[in-house]
Amino acid sequence: MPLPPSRATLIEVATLAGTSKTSVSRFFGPERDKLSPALCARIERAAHTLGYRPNLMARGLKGGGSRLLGMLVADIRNPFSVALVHGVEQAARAQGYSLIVCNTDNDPVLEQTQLATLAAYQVEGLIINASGQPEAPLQALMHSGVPLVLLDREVNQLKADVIGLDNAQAIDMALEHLVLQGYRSVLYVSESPTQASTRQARLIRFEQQARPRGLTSRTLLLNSLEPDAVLPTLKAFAQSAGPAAVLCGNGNVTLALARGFQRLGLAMGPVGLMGIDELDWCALIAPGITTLAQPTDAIGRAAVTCLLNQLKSTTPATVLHRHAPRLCPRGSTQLSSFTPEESNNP
Amino acid sequence: MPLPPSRATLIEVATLAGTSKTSVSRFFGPERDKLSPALCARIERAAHTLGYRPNLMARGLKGGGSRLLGMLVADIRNPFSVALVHGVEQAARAQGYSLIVCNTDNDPVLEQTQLATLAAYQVEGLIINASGQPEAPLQALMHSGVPLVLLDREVNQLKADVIGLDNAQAIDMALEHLVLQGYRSVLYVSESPTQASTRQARLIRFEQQARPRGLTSRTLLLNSLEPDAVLPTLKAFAQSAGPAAVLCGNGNVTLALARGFQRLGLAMGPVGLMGIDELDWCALIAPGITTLAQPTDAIGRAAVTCLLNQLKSTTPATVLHRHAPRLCPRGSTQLSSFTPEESNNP
DNA sequence: CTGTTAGCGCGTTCAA
DNA sequence: TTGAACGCGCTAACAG
Repeated sequence: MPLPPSRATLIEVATLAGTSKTSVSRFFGPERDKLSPALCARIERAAHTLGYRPNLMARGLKGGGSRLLGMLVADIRNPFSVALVHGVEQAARAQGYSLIVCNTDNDPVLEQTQLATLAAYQVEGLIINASGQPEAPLQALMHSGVPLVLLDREVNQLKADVIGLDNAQAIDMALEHLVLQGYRSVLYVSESPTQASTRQARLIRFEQQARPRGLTSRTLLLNSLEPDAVLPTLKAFAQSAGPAAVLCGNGNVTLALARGFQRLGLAMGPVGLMGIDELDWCALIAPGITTLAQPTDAIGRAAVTCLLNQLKSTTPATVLHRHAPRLCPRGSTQLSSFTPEESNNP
Repeated sequence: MPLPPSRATLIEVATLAGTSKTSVSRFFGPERDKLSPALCARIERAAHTLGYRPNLMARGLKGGGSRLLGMLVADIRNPFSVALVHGVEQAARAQGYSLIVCNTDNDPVLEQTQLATLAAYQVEGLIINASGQPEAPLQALMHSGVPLVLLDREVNQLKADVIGLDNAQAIDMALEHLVLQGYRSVLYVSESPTQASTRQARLIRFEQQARPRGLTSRTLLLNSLEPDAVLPTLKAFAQSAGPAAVLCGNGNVTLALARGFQRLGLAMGPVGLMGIDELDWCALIAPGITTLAQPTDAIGRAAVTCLLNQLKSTTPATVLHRHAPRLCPRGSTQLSSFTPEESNNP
């Protein structure tokens, strides 16, 4: 009988150990050292044979806190989001917190519901990767004392910490790389930037920085990731004069454009292709797709650290809010059609 | 002030509405119709202005149930697992349940911890995608009355419902496809099947069915997905006589082998490549990789249905345990190097 | 060091 | 139809 879970209660353990609830409670709390070794041993044994584990719901009810963190994710099927969840979950567990993850499938309505659910479970803190602009509910939550951190995307008017990629730096790195590789004109492709602050930030930076670096720039905003949405512009762009490259605002866009290249029979490299977000298959396609990898684990960890700082509100140990990407150069941004020995990049 | 969450209590609402806790409780429970319209209106308004939402932790404490389902995932960074989570979460939400997801990173030790955590939060049911063989803890959980469903992978000796792919059918479909395409010898590549029942089931079926279908068969078991682990065998196999194809036991293996093909400069098609699990990029690589897609949403939905049946234990509405895959034929299993007009397959 | 008492926010008797 | 009283499992005062 290895681990008969939870269903035993504090009282049962207490009676079996011939003591009171309080001592048992102390045994499982931070005051274990205030108990005599003898008592400890008795409780230890009783709890073990009963397979007792504290009921965290009941604990949360009093003052102990639920030890629960809530996380809202805009699109759980996006590998980038999953990587964030993974990082957050690891960091939370390391601090003794559990995570309840709610997906919103990029639906602002569902987002409101999920937020309410999270609040109803008395989470001690919230990590928000917003779909829409749930400013009001979040404002209310903050006002009612729930610590809160924004992940990857900001929310209008909401004064809260935002943890994520340094978008300006990412665009700068991309442009610098493309210039260095000899490209003279760049098409920036992004999903509709109205909902997501990250997309806006990248787009704006691109528009600011492309010309100063001597690049001819052009922009394509996508409402759909269907191949057909990309084809006409891509086709025209590929025929433009001079060495030209496409820069993709995120992983989804990179996927859509890789499809576009395939449909049009375009060779990567002669027409450059580069994307923000690193994906499993980027090293696999033809000469390899150059990417900017986000440090997702670090971002997730930073979010948790930041949140817990707010909770303990002591040591304002500053955490890094803007994280630098890592360049993974591959064949898709090499103008010369000379195929390199090794196009992988770990 | 749109949604000041949760922090208001039943009592505050009651006093503001000039009534008692009980009535408010009823208003939010299934007995709302036993209240006079007048009272309903008053409570409605009071609750609204206070932004009251029932505290689900407290509710779970009594008899009401926590409305929480727990889910254990072996590897949250695997797109297949994520798809399952997505399906489960949708179905759970549709039934008014929330989901707390714990990742185990394929670590049996961490798995035990996470299981204990889930139990401690008084989840009403458990959906388990096992990493190891946590037979004892699960047995104990079942014994203590927690409904439980196994997802994708079985656990030794544990008598519980298992929901997932029909592995035998999947292997059969794959072999049939390969035979039809003219391949005469097949190499089956799998990760180490010791921990995961699914891998065993597929492997065994392959070994049983390959010869009867007139195929020369060979097997490669991987302890690592590094390219080097694949290369020697793959190289030798590619030089074997007659039309030969590689069959990959899951998405990770498909990725590893696609890398292997690339490293060796092997053309897909002339040497066949096929995999279980559909991934974003399978249609993108060279002539397209043929796959067997798992109906992840249906599987997730079935798991929740099955679990909820156990909870209500009324209507033993049977759910489908073994789900059929869907074949996505592409160029990687076409012997003739003739490139098809369209190698995509939705 | 240890036990007693009093709630946490809620659902559920049971009377009224 | 409504309300008062009790208890869920636990922690936090406050005594002994």
